[in-house]
Amino acid sequence: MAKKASAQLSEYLAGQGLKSTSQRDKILAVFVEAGRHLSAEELYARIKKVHPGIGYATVYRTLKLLAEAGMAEERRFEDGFTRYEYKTSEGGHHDHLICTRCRAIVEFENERIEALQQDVARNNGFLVQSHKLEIYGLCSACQGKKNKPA
Amino acid sequence: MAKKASAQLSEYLAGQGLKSTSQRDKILAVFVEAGRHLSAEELYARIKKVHPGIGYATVYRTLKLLAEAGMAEERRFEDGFTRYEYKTSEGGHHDHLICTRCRAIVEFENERIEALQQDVARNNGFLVQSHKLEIYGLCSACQGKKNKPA
DNA sequence: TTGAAATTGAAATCCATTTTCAATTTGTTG
DNA sequence: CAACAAATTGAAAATGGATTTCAATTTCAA
Ligand SMILES: [Mn+2]
Ligand SMILES: [Mn+2]
Ligand SMILES: [Zn+2]
Ligand SMILES: [Zn+2]
Repeated sequence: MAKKASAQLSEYLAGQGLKSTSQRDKILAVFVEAGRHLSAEELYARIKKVHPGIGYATVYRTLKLLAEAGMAEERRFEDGFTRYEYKTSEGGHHDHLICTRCRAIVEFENERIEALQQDVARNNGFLVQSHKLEIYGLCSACQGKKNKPA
Repeated sequence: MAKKASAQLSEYLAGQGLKSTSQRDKILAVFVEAGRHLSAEELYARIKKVHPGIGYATVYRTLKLLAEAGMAEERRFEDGFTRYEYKTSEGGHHDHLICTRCRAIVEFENERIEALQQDVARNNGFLVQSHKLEIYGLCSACQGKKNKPA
């Protein structure tokens, strides 16, 4: 899978007249490995453990590049950080449930909601390009716990 | 209506041991008058035409204060600015359709979508606190027009 | 092998928003 | 009304995530 990802990136780069670099390969590998919804900051922390030479700016740049290449999706939740998630060719669209206490993120798909959104848009003369649905609340683990102490 | 708003603010301030000031009154009046979804920047521009003495920071501070008082709602769309909308006692919850070309914002309510969100949350053990649904696309006016030129 | 073009890391810069701080204003107390 | 502690203000400085600059390095087509 990481094999495939790096091949996909190389292909994109070649097609755009851009260059393959070891930094890009390494960042992509760590990113794919790390799991979803990472901020640049978080990814950088992981990167530098394995590849201390790689710079901060390069992590930012590569994440944007991956988004342009269609290999990552940019997400801005309400915590002030831009997060990225790796996008496989299959793994389709989904929305998010976010715990306001422990920050847990649960993904979901609901075709009925999607359909109703289309209806709403059509009724207002809009042509849908994208949408964002985030449900904030308390996950089951957090519902029982005391208030503030994270 | 603006009468009522300023009374509501005074009441909130008194209750919190905070002070009524002419700046707060004036900012509120312009805010209520101006319409929905204003950024601090936009509101400041309007304010200074009428009340040149009022400072930038005070506009920011007052907007946050109004949000705390429950008289304004903070919205973060995808344009990098925090926007505020005046919240009347009746005017209930709604979501937004946003034109990616002309930035027009249309409000809508859809109880079926709301209900389905509750279902999704329940199925995942979440207790809903709030949510955010934004549909991005082209408004009818913008669908016919050429690509980029805003 | 060569060299133009792309990329890199570090530091500087951007930019919306927040904070600092001294001066002013408010509202309460006597 | 006077006095004063506490809150507020405007201007400027600071913050913080993200982007840009720039000289040095690397890539890759010729
Ligand atoms: Mn996700
Ligand atoms: Mn609205
Ligand atoms: Zn939780
Ligand atoms: Zn439009």
